[in-house]
Amino acid sequence: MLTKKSKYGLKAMLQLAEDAGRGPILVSELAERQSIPKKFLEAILLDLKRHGFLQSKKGKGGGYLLSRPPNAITVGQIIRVLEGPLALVPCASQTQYRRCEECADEATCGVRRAMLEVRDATSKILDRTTLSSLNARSRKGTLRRG
Amino acid sequence: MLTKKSKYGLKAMLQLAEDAGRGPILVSELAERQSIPKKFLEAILLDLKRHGFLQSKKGKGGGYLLSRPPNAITVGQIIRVLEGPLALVPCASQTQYRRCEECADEATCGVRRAMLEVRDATSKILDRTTLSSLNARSRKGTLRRG
DNA sequence: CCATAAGTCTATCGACTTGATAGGCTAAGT
DNA sequence: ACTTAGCCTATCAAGTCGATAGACTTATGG
Repeated sequence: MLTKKSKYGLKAMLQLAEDAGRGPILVSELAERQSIPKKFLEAILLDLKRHGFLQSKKGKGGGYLLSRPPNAITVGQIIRVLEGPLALVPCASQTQYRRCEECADEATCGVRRAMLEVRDATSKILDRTTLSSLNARSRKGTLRRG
Repeated sequence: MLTKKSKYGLKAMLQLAEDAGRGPILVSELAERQSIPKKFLEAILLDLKRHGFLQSKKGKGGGYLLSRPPNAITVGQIIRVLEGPLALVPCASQTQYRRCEECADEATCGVRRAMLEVRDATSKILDRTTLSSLNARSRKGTLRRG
């Protein structure tokens, strides 16, 4: 399961993608619109900023905005920052490989094999899904609202 | 990431599958062969027993054995017991659906859409991977050892 | 140049989970 | 009855999660 940190972060990023091009968005506005505790969201956005996904502006008229176009930011990238590797075991991670201490022989480890497959399938999806593609699909889903 | 509980449980189950048909296996033997703390493993096996995956025998000559053939037990089943739902968000779980409190409109939630895809891909793999299929593939991988 | 707006940093909090250990209880064989 | 080995309860330190509080810094604008 994802932590709330990742979920909140994703929601905020989707909102920022929606509002892209309209100048900085206030943390408090994001927090209110997405029902996220403001202080918690601050920390999350800072984290995303440090990893180069966001820019911020201080003072009046300040706030956050994406530092890249919404179609150049994937869900996989965001989750890796906020949650850690996508893989279910360290020895199956592409981005942060680590050996499992208790594993005698990695080459024949059945658990690892299965988890490599899962990791491939997961990243294939999440690294192809961008903020804009998600938002586009959400708008289609809104039909019943007119 | 999987917890050690799940990893230990999977390893023990794979070992039990390997030794299937040879009578009960001691917890202490499993623990030693797989480098798992014995007391911790006891709790895990007990859990798997309560969920119907294992049988146990007390007293001398006792131990654990699979209660179903190794090709009728999937990795997905084991992980769901020891780790919880495969889905990354509760609203994307097949087996334990729960609404996300902070989500205003599930039908248009972009996060949910992406996570539904991931869950489908994951369970497609893990629910088709049985203990025996994993063990079979591991044996092939042992070539370099003669 | 001072007041205010808004992001940034540090710290702390309780609750829960993780991983592990200890000790006694109970059932089953010989 | 004695021993073996699974079963149960309790406890533990360490870490994580989610959230909050307060002080600090930087920019705008009057």
